[in-house]
Amino acid sequence: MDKINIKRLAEELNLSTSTISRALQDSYQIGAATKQRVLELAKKLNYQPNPHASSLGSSRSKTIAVVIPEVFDSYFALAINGIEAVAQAQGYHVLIYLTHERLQLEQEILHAFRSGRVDGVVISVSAETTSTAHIQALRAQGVPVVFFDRAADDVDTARVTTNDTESAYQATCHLIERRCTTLLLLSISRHLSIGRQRIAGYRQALTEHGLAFRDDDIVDCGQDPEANRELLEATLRARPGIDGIISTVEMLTESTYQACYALHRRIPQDVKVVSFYNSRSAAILNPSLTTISQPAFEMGKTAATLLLKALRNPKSTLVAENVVLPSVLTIRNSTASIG
Amino acid sequence: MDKINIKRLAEELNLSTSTISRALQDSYQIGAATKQRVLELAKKLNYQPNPHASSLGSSRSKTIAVVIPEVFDSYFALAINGIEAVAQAQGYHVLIYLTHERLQLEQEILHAFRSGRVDGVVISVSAETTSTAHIQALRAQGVPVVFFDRAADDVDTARVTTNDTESAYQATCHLIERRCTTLLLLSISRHLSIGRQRIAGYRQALTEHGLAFRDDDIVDCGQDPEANRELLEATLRARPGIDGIISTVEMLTESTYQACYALHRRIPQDVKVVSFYNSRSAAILNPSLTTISQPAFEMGKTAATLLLKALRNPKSTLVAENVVLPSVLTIRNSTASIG
DNA sequence: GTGAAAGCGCTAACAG
DNA sequence: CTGTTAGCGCTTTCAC
Repeated sequence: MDKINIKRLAEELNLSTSTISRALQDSYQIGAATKQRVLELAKKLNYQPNPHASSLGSSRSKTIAVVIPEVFDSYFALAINGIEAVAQAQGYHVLIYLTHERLQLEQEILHAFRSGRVDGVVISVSAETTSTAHIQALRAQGVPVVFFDRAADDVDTARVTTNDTESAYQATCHLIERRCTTLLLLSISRHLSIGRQRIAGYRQALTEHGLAFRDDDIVDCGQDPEANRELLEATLRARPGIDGIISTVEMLTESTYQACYALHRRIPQDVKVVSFYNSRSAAILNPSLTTISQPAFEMGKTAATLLLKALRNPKSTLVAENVVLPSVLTIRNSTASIG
Repeated sequence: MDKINIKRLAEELNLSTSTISRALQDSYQIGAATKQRVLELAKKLNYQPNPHASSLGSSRSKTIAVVIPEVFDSYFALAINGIEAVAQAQGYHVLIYLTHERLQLEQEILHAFRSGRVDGVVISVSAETTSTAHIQALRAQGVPVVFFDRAADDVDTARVTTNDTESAYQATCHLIERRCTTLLLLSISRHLSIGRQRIAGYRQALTEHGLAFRDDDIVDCGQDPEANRELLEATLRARPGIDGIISTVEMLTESTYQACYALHRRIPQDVKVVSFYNSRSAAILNPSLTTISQPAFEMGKTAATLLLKALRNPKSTLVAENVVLPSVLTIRNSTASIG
């Protein structure tokens, strides 16, 4: 029992390899009867086409890449599910790359994609990504790119985001309505579009309500939960007047709660907290957390769908198009009114 | 500026393509000077090797597959990080496949691997996986497989697990010490090795403490959080005597808490809860959760390391070998003594 | 409707 | 140390 390949099938059926190839691809040029025979034999012999050979021949890999900063956050975990779902349904394979929030790694990864390893890329850029030459270059090589969640403004391609400005605005308004007057915004990327938008929404809400926007109300957090907790503790200690916190990243929730616990700042009595948060655990936190939850799964699904559609029509340009899926503000106890 | 490939480099340098190929692979056969020239030109021309061609030629794809049930759980998210970290470091690529806990999908996915798409597989089997012919068959084709977390007993290959029996035993003992007498164990896979082990540990603890093991103290949960919550509510309502719950899956924690909330069963006063749980949010739950946390990242890392090592030595057999990394029981308020 | 044949770009004996 | 020469298995014009 030697290797069974297209040639073997051809011999067995007294057909040429090209006919087999076409039959397997369900080409219209092949007679139904022939197709039938080919498919049957293939099934019987347990034929598995060699993907590398077919990628080489066709210059299409049937593979897409997902480039994300991390998978700790439940946002990205959920998004992967969405992406994988549509890819699997359409016969595509999914390669995962983590940038660990580092621009250099992101550049290297995308640079390697110039080789044709993948047909397209779905990406959420790293917190460090300011320059976008690496993304532009990839697109220039004909590799379509779709952003999801964290997009780079200066790249004209499809992006799937949520209504970041508006959500941050709503969250801020909500806190203000609950009588907060000194609001901290926790950010991990001031320069990223998404970070700026959330800041913008926050700022707009403050302004509309006659509150001052202070630059040092924006806290620049990093990747390390411990360090972030310390930073927050220090900030809260230094500024006892703070009575509201908006966390723009799921990961910062734990540090925020821990900092409040440590300083005996009661949530929501002393400080109210709202966070961008996608895990189901929001409802069982202490206290239950008021969240802005993003449609993570849907966003992944949509991004992959856009990409695969572009891959189907070689001419489809995948131009600047922004699909905005709404996030949902769910009010829970972390922002409850006092009495 | 046409396509730059190995042939182009060869012409440019007046060398043969094989020399270029070897130089790029840093073969010992090539003179340092030549290597230098090749690498320089490659860099200058921005040469990117075609991975499909090289996979085809060498029958090695430099790609491994990660097959997991889902990515909702933070366990798998963390494990992916570990796997990706070592793969990236060693120049491997990572394909992700989700089985959605379905055996059939798992079979199809593994079946497709017979094509040589991947050099090896790291897998955590689905909850439905009873028969393992698909895994055996893949191994028979020479594709090494490493299990992590959820292994199939009857496949003789490397596996990376945690001390499931012992952890469940510890958790159960802990509850018994805190004066629980009627303990529920929430499971999602009674027949999976991992499920059985956790049950065994639970059972052993009960027995050693003179408590009866009742088969209907094992609650078989499914994938849907809502349904699980209802099931738990029904169970708790039907059996008011229950004073301890051991959840063997992170995902079940929320349902457990919600069920207790709904029935006004106070945790830990009325019911104590301990869960296998890997997210940092354990400490900020209401009440904070006593957890058994698995070294998820390390487990992923170890599994990938074993696999890649096997890929390096073609002869290395990757025999039945069980690397057991210990889980940690962290006691928090969900199992606090009353008074 | 089917076949012949020329690659796709790289690897890997085998020579020397 | 470098070159020659077959492929790897499939796709895809171009013929018939």
